[in-house]
Amino acid sequence: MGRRKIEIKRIEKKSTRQVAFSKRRNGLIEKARQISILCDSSVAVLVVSASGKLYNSSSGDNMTKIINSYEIQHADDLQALDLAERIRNYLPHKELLEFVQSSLAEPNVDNVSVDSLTSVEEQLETALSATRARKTELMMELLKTHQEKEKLLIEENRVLASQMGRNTFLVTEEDRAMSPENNSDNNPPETLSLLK
Amino acid sequence: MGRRKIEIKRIEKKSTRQVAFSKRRNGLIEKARQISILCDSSVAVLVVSASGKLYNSSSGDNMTKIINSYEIQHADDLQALDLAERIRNYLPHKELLEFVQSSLAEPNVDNVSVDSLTSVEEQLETALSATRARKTELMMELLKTHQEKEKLLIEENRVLASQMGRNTFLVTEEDRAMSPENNSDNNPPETLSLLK
DNA sequence: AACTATTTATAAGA
DNA sequence: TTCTTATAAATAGTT
Repeated sequence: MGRRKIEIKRIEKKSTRQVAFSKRRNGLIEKARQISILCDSSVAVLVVSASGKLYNSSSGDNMTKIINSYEIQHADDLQALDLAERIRNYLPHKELLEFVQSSLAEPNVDNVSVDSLTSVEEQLETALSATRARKTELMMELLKTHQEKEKLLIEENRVLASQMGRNTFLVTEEDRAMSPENNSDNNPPETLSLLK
Repeated sequence: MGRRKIEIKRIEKKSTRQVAFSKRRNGLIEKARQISILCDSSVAVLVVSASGKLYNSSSGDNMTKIINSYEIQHADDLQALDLAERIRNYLPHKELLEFVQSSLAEPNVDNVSVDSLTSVEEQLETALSATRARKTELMMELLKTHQEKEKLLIEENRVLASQMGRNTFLVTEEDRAMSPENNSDNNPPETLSLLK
């Protein structure tokens, strides 16, 4: 829908690609808004640029709810990530499981209620596990992000400190004599030591 | 873009609305595919119909990764919103719990196995909750530590930067002329900007 | 950021 | 649903 037809393949020229990205991103989000209004539905659009910048929109309902819908429908995928092992590691109560099994093995137990309860119990466990696994995953990622931020900050500090050292070296003896007073009201050495 | 122009508001006639939903949903997903290829990016589209059915597509990367990008960028929101509530929203299995309760309430169910199963189920749940709670506690603590460290580092950076500014002010004009080159190999501005 | 020649999406109808 | 087609809307290339 432009001056000429284009093939659907990576646009090589960077400036052209960026313009197309911006135009089409807006177009996509507008289309999402329209369908959500016209058809009484909820739509989420997430776009991650090549450089990692995230653009998102949600219409009809908030992003969290829409993403939750997705995660609910895909709870099985979360389990697939070797849930069995996680449960094994996680459960400190192997005895409980054994007790469940022996209870179920009891010969005189033979009615629908027990069967359905068993199935419910399994489902409950699965649901709990999936939720737990997902939560852990999120928190781990959060931690990772914080750790990376920290690394950057520490490196940044190092750089600033070394630059300060270099600059101090260039000032006169009088200036150097004054510097302790300058430091007194915002003591970086103490802060640094806290970070060990 | 049809035989006539339509207003962007809920389509009242159900059949028309459904046809539009289907067509526009396909259109939206196709647009998402195109932008991801053309502009070398990742796009996720989630559509939830009024009746709760979910349609989704991801291009350029898998859904989980794209959703993770979103959740990482909104990590702070997640924390603030009391994780507990998120989990409550997430759990699609409230019905299961209800089913358990109604099953148990059934009058003609009256044998030891069911009772013991009930007790086991409760114990399982309790054990899971306790472990989960403890784990969450630990991770929250870890996060808090990281956040505090970060705060200190940021303050530290601020102090160092302002001191550098002051010291730079004391050096000669020639030194000042050199400083851009000094920065070039360890660019703090970029690092700082990452921290927003 | 605009403009506009074209292409593409789609509303209505079958 | 699916196809057809007239028309609206999106957008590629240009300024």
